[in-house]
Amino acid sequence: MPPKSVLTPQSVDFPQWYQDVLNKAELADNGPVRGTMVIRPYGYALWERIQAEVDARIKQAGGQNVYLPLFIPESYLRKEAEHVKGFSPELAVVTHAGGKQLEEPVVVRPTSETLFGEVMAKWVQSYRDLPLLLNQWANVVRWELRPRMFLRTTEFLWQEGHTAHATEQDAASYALRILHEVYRDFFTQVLAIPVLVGRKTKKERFAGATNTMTCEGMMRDGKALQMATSHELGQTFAKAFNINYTSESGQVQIAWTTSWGSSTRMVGALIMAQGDDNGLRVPPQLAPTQAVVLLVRDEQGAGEKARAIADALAANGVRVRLDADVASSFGRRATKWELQGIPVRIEVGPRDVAAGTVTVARRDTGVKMPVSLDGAAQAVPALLKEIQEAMLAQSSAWLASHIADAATLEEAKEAAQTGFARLPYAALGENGEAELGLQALSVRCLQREDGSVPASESEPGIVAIIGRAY
RNA sequence: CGGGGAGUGGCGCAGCUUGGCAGCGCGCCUGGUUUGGGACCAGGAGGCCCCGGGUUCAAAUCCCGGCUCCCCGACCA
Repeated sequence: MPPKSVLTPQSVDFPQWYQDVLNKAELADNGPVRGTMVIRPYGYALWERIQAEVDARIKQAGGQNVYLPLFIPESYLRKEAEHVKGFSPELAVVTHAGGKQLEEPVVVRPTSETLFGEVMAKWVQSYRDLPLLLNQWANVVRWELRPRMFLRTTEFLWQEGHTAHATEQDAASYALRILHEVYRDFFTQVLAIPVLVGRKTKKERFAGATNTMTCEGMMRDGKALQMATSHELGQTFAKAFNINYTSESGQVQIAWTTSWGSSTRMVGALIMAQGDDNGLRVPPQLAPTQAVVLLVRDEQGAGEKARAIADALAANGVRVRLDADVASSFGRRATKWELQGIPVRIEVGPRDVAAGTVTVARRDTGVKMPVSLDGAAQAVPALLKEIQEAMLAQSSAWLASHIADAATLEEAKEAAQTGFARLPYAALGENGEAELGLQALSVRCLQREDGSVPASESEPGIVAIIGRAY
């Protein structure tokens, strides 16, 4: 471990620690326009890995990718009253183009329900066209009053899924399936971040939805982060855009739609849920580089050995990188890879060569150990698997130790200062949510006793998860 | 939009009170010595001091106006 930290320790100033990581791990810079962000190569590499994993799961669930335009006629947004009401304050509107004022202003998409509504109405004619399962990877713009890099930026990258179904039941079960099989699975299996799945209260619901479901993760400062959402849109958009189909019996029916999304915010979640005082910790399943072979000094054939190990690792399917830049000092390079959270570091120097070993360092625990030179390439895949499991186990234990049961609103407020409080929903009371708001607390989601997603807000015996949120 | 802070080499800052050669640390470039946890020595490059106006022999510094960014509160993935 370094003698002194390069970063502000988390315990001293968590937001500053976050800023330090962004800079030192070379993830992102501020853009010239307030709230915008320049994603640097390493930050983008993380995003590309996230995209690949999420995209594969969407395809597995039957989704097909499309691309719809950035610009939306302003009139489209007005077609759904709740929707436009919810988004109006943060719209970027183009009023001038081509050197003159536009007849009808055009909004830069804040989300694409309306455009998908228009398109689906065209594409859906018969019950045979349903379900229609679409997704797009795109940028969207929401004029944020208070931006934070990766967590809340004016422009961000995301995927938004939009589907149309013949029945309410089919729409509901698909929205739930996405929540579980795409999002929760990705968060736990790849990011090694356990999440609470649940239903949003009416107050926290997406503008225009009949039901919003969420994956809530806990960051290392005890605050909640909504990491993905899945919405049932009922027939509100279908009615507004005439997404109709002819049923098997020949009657014209209105479709039921859903939408669901996850964004570059997930990079922020990775940083804040897995990072430590030495920087980022990237789980092996996600890591663009899973192992770095670090040549200490090119003496006694260490350079050749290092290359041979890197080649052998690549042949074993490990995403590996060789750092033979001996013009830079060892400490500088070791610190760099540690800041970037590369899961495994294999140090090869003359001392190792003489002993017939290499030094293998785990980023998650910081433990270093000698491994025989010949066995190193074989041992790494198993080690990566072990690290992945250890990281999930660690974050799960941490989450569990930061959730407390509360019987009253007062108890919940107390418990939510350091983590999440579980309060019987019935004990929240009429003005409970408003009261929580005064202390910057909110109901993150509603769950059943067993942690599953309730079918409705009025289901008996459900609990409210209360916490501070980003 | 309310409250607070700041704009000076790439980054972080000092200088401003009391006007007088534009500085420091880090980074960068060259050469050398180094290298097992952010190495050292020597040399070097790099500036519209946020913008506009004013005062003055002289403005980074004083005055007036504007812009931008950051932090804290109300809305949000």
